[in-house]
Formats: sequence, C-alpha cells, structure tokens
Amino acid sequence: MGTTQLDSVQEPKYWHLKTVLSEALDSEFSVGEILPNERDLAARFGVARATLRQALEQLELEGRLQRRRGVGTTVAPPRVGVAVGGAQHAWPGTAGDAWQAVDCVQETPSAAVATALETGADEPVHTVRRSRMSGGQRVATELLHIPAASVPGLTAIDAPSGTARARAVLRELHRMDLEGQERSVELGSARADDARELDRLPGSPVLVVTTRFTAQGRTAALSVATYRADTCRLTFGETPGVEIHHDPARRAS
Amino acid sequence: MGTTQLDSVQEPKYWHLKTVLSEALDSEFSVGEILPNERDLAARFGVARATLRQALEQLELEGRLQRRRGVGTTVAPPRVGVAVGGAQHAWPGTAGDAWQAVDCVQETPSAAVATALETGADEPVHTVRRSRMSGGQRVATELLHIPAASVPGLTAIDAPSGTARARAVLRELHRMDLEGQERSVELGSARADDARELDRLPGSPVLVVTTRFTAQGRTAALSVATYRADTCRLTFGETPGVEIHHDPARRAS
DNA sequence: CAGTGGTCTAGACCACCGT
DNA sequence: CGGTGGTCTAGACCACTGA
Repeated sequence: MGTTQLDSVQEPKYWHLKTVLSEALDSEFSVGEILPNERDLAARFGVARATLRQALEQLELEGRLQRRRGVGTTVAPPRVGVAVGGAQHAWPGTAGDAWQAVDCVQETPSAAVATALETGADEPVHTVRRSRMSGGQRVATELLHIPAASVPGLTAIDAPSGTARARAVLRELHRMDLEGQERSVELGSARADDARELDRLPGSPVLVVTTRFTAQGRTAALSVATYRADTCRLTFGETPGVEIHHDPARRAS
Repeated sequence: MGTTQLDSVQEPKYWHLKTVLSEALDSEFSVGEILPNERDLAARFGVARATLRQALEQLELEGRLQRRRGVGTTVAPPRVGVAVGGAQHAWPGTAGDAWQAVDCVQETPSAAVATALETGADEPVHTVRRSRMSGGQRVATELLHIPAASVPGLTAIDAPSGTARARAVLRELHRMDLEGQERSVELGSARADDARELDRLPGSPVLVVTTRFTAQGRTAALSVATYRADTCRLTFGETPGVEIHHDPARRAS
C-alpha cells in the first residue's frame, strides 16, 4: 500500500525500466553524453544484464540511444528528416538528388528482381550501387536495378566499371521519358553488406523504400533503398516534414 | 582448406540459424502452417532457446513468422500493401478512406502535440480515435488531433461523445479548404494501448505515419497513425504498389 | 591492454490459450 | 489442465575500440 497505483498489473520489468530510463534521458542527460556501462546500470537497477539490454534495445529502436561495441552507449540526437520525394517526377541521378553513385555491375537478376522488373530472368540488368549522406553520416544505401533494355545506347567503351560506369548508366537512363513511379515502405533487417556500409550490425532494423519507375509502359528501373531506421525519419512531399517525437517534459511546470 | 569459403568469419549462430530457417520456410512450409515449438526447435538445432528466439524474432520482424503466446508460431502470409495516399489531397474521414471512427475526446494537448499543432498549450483539441482494417485484420490505429479553431461550427449538442461525436468533428473539419499536407514515416514501438488494439505485445515494432494538414495557413489537423510493422507494407501514390520481398528459391536450378 | 557491447548458455517461472 | 510463447536470471566468453 502507499503507491498511487495498483502495481500488480504485471508490467514487465524491462518495460518499466525503459520508461524510467526514457524519463532520465529527458531530464538528466544531453545529446552525445555517454551512459554508464550495461553491467553498472543493471546492478544499479537490480536486474540481470539481459533484462537491462532488452530496455536499451527498445530505446535504440526508437532512436533515443546509440550503442557501439567497444565504445559505449550514448544519447542519440533527434532523428534526421530525409526527403524521399513524394510526388516528384524525376529519374534517379538527376542533378542534386542527394545520392552518390558508388559503382555498377552487370548481372543476371535474382528471381525477385526479375519479377518486379517484369523482365525475363535471362535479360541482363545493370545494378548501380549508390549511397546517401545526411548530416555527415551515411543514412542509406541503394541498389538501382536497370534492365539493359532501358539503356540501349550504352556502350561498353563508355566506362568499363566503377562510378564512371554508374554515371554513364544513369545518363543513358535519363534519355527515356519518365511516366510515373510507385513507392512503398516497409520494415526490414539489414543485410550484412548494407549493415557494414551503414555502420550498423547485421540485422539492424531498416526502412526499405522500394520505388518502381515506369517509362513506355514498362518498368524502366527499380530502386531498393535501405535507410537506417534508428536515425531516419522519412518525409514525403516537397517540404522538410513534420517533427513530432516522444513527449519529453510532461512534468508539471 | 576444402570449404569453398573461409568460414571462420565468425557469423553469429542466430544469424546462421535465421538463414537456415528462412530457407526452410521457403521450401518446406506453407502459409499458416505451425512450426514446432521453441524448445523442440532449439534442441533440434543444438542451441539454447534464447538463441533460437533471437532468430525467430528477426524473422517475425521481417514479416515471415507470426508468434502468439499460448498458441504457437505460424508462417505469416506476405505483407499487405496498405495505401497511405501519397499525393492525394483530401481530409481524413472523406467517404471511403479505409478508416473507421471509434470515438472522440476533447482534451488539452500534450506538449508535443501542441508544438506540432502550432497552437497554444491552453487551446482545447479534439482527439478522434480511428482504426483501419485490411484483410479482416486491424492493421493500424490513429489519433487525429484537431484544434477547436478548426471546427468552429461544432456545437456541444451535435453529439456528446462516441463515434457520433467523432463523425461530427470530421464533418465540421471538411468545411475548411484543405491547402496541403506533409507526411513522414518512422519506426516506433507500440504503446500499450495501441498494442492491445493491434493484437500485439507492447513495444512491438510499428510504422508511425505522421501527417499534418494545413488550411488557411495554419495546421488544421495532425494525424499520428500507427501501423503494424510486421504485417504492413505502406504504399504511396494511387497505385497498389510494388511487391518485392525476400528472395526465395535462389538455389541453383 | 582494459573496458565496452554482442553472443550464448541452461536453467526457472509466468501469462496466456485452447481443450 | 497441458502446452505455448514471454520474461528473467547469473553466469561465461567473444569481438571490438581506444589508450
């Protein structure tokens, strides 16, 4: 007795812990500050380390914390809003579209890509790899699949490989008339290569943005972009976007 | 020597396990089928139950599995594409917008809502609660915050509370001229009430779609919609959307 | 090198579901 | 009621970082 609320409602420990930590982050820590290590924190709250970690994982998922092996746990800055271009009609690689071409390979598509591309499994596909920076940090990687039929003017001499090749492919793609694009967003977990590039561990939660570009009634290109879910807020439309995060400082004035 | 690849790269067990399970799901299981229980599976793979669970959690996050306490683990159907209306310009609650009003309360806004609404902390706000079904399943809940100034014609007599009240608020809102809307998507974890409504556990990963509606140069309404991240693929634009998921059957023909 | 977070184990108990 | 997934523990070892 004595507590303001009946506390036999069986709230899991890690959930309560998360709430307590969340409030502490609002009131007693500032962005970039490092927290005590997991063993100390667990001891301080009288729980096993695994239980504490469950709470930390949630907070990291919500973009409140950042953890790095060998370093420690720090308070994360608010999420960055990254524009994903809602209704804008432009080919990828148009001047100043925030993406940076990395390289390009020609390959036979995987089954999933071939299906989405509505092309035969035997038709070769150029795959351009790009990455996107924001606030000095890499926030997304992209695989841009372009069937050879979309870039008929491309010659092998243009550029054999590397970023020059990637730019040549994009330049050729721009010769087509873009008719429209469809876009979808879903939750995924980072593949090993994406994780490395995004400075995350494999399996980290990511937002996968899939865009299909159509021209001449066919699918001219397919973009699969992988954004860090912990640090990114995807915004649609031309504007920078709404900003509403967790609710700090609800303490009575 | 002997192996095609240097396998001392130290791949975590749960990661390898996830891959193995993923391939098994593609080849040996069909949608809706129930898997052996966690203790059996762990024993079969020679790992601790916690390790197996780490793999299952990932697969559930990716929408491949569905787990329910007291029941078991089943193979999930492919994610449903839910339209989030990319560039469409229409007020929430317009005929046939897939949402179903639940109830409505009038309250003083939280600090976060008041800020996003660009209104004083003292101005009352109507909060309409809605939910969205898809494929016979509830896939999203929404809190729609509408400052009293946006619905000046609303009378207390219209409907005191409940879904009738919610519809009255929406009807009044439609009298304004919608100028534009901004939208953003980010990863979150389900609050306790949302989780209950979405038939998930608290803290489950969700996609939070925040939309700001503007009219007469002000923010006329703010929608915060919470979608199940495991079962939903958000699509933008008028079309049903691209469908590209994991890459089954890459085994050599 | 010492300290951090990441992985893993082998148990235990609990909340929930259907029968 | 038995069986399921969810929570929790107290340890151990590993991979990585920075001094």
